[in-house]
Amino acid sequence: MKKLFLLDGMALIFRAHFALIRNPRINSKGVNTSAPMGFVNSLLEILKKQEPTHIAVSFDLPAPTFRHEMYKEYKANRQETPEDISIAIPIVKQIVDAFNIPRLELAGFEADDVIGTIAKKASGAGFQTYMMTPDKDYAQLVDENTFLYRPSTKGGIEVLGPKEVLEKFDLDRVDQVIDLLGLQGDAVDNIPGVPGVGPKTACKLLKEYSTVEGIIENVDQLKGKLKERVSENRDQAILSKELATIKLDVPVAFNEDQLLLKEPNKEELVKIFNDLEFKTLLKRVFPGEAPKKVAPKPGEQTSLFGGAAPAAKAVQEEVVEEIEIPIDTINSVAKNYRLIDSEERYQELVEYLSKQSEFAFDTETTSLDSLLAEAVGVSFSAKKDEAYYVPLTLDKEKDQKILAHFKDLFLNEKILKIGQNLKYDIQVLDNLGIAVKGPFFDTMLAHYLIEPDKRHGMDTLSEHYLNYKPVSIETILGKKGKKQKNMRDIPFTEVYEYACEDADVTLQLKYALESQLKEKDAESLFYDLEMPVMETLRVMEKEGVNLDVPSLETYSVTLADEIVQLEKDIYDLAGEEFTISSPKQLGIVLFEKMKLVDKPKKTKTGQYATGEEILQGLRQHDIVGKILDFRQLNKLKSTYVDALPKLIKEDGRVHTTYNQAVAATGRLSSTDPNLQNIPIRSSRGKEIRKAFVARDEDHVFMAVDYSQVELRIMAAFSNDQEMINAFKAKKDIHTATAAKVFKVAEQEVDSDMRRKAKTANFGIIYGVSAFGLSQQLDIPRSEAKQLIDAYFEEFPSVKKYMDDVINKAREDEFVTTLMGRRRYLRDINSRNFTVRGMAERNAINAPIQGTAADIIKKAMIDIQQWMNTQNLQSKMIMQVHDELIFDVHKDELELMKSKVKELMENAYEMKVPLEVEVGEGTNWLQAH
DNA sequence: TCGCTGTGCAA
DNA sequence: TATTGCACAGCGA
Repeated sequence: MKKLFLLDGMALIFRAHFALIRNPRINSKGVNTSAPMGFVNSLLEILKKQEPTHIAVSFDLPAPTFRHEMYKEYKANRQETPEDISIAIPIVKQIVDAFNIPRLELAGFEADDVIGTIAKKASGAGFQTYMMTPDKDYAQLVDENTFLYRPSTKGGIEVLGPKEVLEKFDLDRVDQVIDLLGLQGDAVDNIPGVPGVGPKTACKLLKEYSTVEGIIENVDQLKGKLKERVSENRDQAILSKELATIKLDVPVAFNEDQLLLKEPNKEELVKIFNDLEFKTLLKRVFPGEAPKKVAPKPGEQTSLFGGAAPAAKAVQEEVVEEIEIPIDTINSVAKNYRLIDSEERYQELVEYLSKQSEFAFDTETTSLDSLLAEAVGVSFSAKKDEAYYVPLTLDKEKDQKILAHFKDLFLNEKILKIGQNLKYDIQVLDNLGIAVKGPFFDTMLAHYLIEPDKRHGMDTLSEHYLNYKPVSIETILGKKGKKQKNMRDIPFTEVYEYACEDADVTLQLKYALESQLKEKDAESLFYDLEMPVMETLRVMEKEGVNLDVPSLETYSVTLADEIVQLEKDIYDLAGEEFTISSPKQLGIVLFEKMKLVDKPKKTKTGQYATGEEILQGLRQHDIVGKILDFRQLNKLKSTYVDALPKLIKEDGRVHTTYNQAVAATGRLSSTDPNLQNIPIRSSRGKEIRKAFVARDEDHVFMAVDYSQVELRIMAAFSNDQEMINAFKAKKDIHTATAAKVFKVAEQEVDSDMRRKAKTANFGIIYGVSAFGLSQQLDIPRSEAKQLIDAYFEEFPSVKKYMDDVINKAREDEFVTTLMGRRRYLRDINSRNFTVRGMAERNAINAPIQGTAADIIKKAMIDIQQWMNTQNLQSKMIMQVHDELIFDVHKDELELMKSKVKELMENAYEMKVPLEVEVGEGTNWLQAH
């Protein structure tokens, strides 16, 4: 006879803890071991007296379940889990693992759902199943092959079959247990039931009407208060019944072999029992095993879990085939997530990981800012469903000691390090003195190449590629806001499963994404461009840039004075005071009160449009000029002059963050602060550039920018000989263009012609229309059309290239850059004119903008590599799309100027030469 | 406090 | 009805 025991882990832990609450077991380290002790005792008793052939333990996961979705108050009155229990849970899990007993865990469901589902399947497969739990709700699951094995409060055991259940609850059928629970409710789970109806009344009603539904149908036959209560709470009764119903179709596979009772891992158990100081227990279970430290056996295993893992894997695969898994559920069975928190375990883990060709890792930290972040722990995974968490202490010295074990591992260039947003984790480890070395695989950046304009968050990727919704960070830290907890305040017992899961998921994502990279021919782009540039960016961010704060402070005062004066003038002219920077209020003042125009333009939300373009057309009114001035000054003051100094870190420098996975074209973006939109055009804006200065008197600012890189790329792509020749002859490209489209000699091109040609050149790159160009140049549409026609006539290859790109995009639904970066344009065949138009412009622009991005990334890698070999004091500190900025030591200036120029110009060879301009100065403005 | 809107800075 | 971004102030839920 096959005999299966299914244990409700969490319920047993709670019971064991509270059974000894007056007399808890505390070991010499001050740890309350009541729960682990009680659990182990129960387990041993079963193993000895009941002799099961199969066994498993199910645990609830912290994730909310479908019941919470049904009823948001579900378990809402639960007090916070006592800390002793939070600590006990991972310990008990370790014990279960050491016994080689599979753990059944499924996010979105509770242990009773998992146990119920397995029990029903086992019943059909000829098992005798015992569900061990103090929870009486399980009574609903009992049948001729399934029993409730219930440790009673008195210390004895109660075994309930169908007969016993009916007797105990005074019911006619077992399934009425659910109706009973639905009627009387459950204070513990905050299930309401019908107020005023207890077990007695419930039984009476069920005897008469069989089910909750039956009672509701016949509510008219009831009398007095009872009638009132039932009819008032009928919805609540139905809901309560639903909540009390244990789900029997959760997506877990029933795999007999996996549940087979196995020999425990004696070594591991001895170690754990020693840790917990279970001396008597140790003697009882392993007589002759003195309480001493046990050294791990070297070699042989490929996994820290020996043979247990393959079984788990088999189950996993079977799950996928057998059951359609809801996207919001986890299909995990018997995950092995372990705490690594002793000297021996560090060594054991390092030894194991050192033998792998790759591993995923993830750091848990106290801040989203990688330069300020302190690590609270590191998780690792080298195999699906297996992960390890190394908690740290936030004491830098101690943590460096702990991590010293892992240093060689992170430096080993034969092992691929996998992570999600690796730049961050590498920096966090760098803060602790560990300079992680490649090769790298960043799952976020891999997906960026696969689907550049989708989102690349780990949760999204997991749901899409693994059909699995990871536990959200909010589950641990709470919702964002003032009350959100910091990682530093969370005990590692609550973090480690989340952390392990992240490493596990990241590893699994790598498996999914690497084949996608291959399929999309993006492997070289990934390994040779994005991964190396990631490291370059990290170093640039860490380096930061020096700001002249006193000059900004002085300027802030100047601006403030001017702003106050402008405010006064504006209020005078308007005849009232209002908030000038509120477009809504400003619109009302200008267009309702002052009636500056008859038919003011409105925005899509019905407000008056007061943007720069609109106001420029109304400059004849005195107030408008003042408002434009006010806007400019306010903008500069709030966005730059006052904001930049606030972002200075302890080292006196500002450190931007480059985001490598935001711009769909392949460009970088920059935040906190955005260093890619520092003003330069207006004279007031130039003052801000002046505040970006070299690090000290021994250094100078050097700015090197590609000249007309996007136009050169278009010339090369279209193979337009006229344009290529113009570039080869080092002509001013806009003047050359003007000469052609206006059909005059180059010497006769005036500034207006050049301006129009320049705008046309930019427009071409963006996929311009006659309308757009007419707007941009403020000329009639007809003239804009003529300009475009002339352009295409003079540069027929450009026209042909644009048509070809769009046609190719219609076939492929994607476009490609020089280095193989794709952008998908699934709207390119849309019947919607507007939507399709957008896709067509992207088809023109993305390869050009993206190729420029590819080229400068390549240049950055080459430059960084060269600078490393030269051991230079100079640093590359910023990138602004087509420009690189360096803090150059004066001794190295000539070398840097010539070599950087050379490396940038030769980053990639095209039919058109690349040219760069080099500038130097004490500040960024001068360097141009 | 969050998210949206309008605005404006850069390549 | 021109490409790609980020950040600000105001404002309402």
